[in-house]
Amino acid sequence: MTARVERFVEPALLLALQAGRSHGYELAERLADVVGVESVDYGNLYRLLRSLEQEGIVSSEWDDESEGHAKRQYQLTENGELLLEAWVDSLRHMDTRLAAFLRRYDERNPA
Amino acid sequence: MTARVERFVEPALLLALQAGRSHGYELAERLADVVGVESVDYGNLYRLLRSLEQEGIVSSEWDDESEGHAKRQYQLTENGELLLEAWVDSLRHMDTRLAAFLRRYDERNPA
DNA sequence: GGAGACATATGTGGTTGACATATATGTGTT
DNA sequence: AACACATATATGTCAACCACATATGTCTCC
Repeated sequence: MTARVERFVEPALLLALQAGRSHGYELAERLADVVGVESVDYGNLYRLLRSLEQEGIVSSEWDDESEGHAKRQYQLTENGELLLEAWVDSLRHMDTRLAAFLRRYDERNPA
Repeated sequence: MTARVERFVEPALLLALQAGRSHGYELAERLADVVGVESVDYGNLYRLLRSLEQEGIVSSEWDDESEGHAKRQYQLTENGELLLEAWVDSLRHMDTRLAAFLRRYDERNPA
C-alpha cells in the first residue's frame, strides 16, 4: 500500500533536465531519490522520453563523441519549460490538499 | 494536466468515516473539498465502498429507519483504522518527497 | 403528476505503470 | 580470449485505476 503521485516521474524528469542536458540512463539514477524509489523503471523512462520528444517537450540527438556507449542526449525545449511550470502549479495545489488532509487527520488523532 | 494522488479518494473516505458512520451519497459530498474536485464520481465511490467491505475495511447495513431514502450506512472496522494509519504514513512520506521537489524547483527558479 | 434531487449501482474504454524481455556495447578480471 | 557485469536503449504485456456513460428507483416540492 504505497501512495503515488500519478506520472510524478514526468515533472521530476523535466526538473532534472532543466539543470542541464543528459541521457536516459543517467537521468534514471538522478531521479530515483526525487521520486522516492530505489530506481526508476528504465523501460518506461525511455518510452516517456520519446513520447515527450514527439510532443515537443524535449529534443534529442545522439552523442557518440564522449567515451563509452553512444547516448541519446535530451534537453528541455521552451515548451518543456512551460510544461514544468504547469506541473509545479499543479503539484503545489496538490501539496495544499495533501497538507489539509494530514492536518485533519492529526487534529482527530493527536499524538 | 492535473497532478493526482492515485486512489486519494480511499484515504479521504476512511478519514471521513473515522468521524462517524455515513452513507455513500453524503460521503461523496463531504469528500469533494478534501479531494479537491467539484464532486467525487458516485459510481466509483459506491464501487470502492463495496470493495472495501469485501476486504473488511468497512462494514455496512441498511438504514431504512431514518426518513427519506433507504441508505446503506457504512462504518470503519478496526482494520479500517489500521489501513487509514498506513495511508497517513505513506502520504506523509509522499508529502516529504513533494516538498523536496518543490524546494528544488524554487531554488533553481527564484521568484 | 411532473421535475429534479436523492441514493445506489453496473458498463466501458483509455491511461498508467510494474514487470518481463530483447539487444548491443563497454569495462574489468582471470 | 573468454567471461561477467555495468552501461545504454528499447518494446511487449497486463492489471489497476479512473473518467464518463448509463440504469433504476424513491422522495420531495410545486
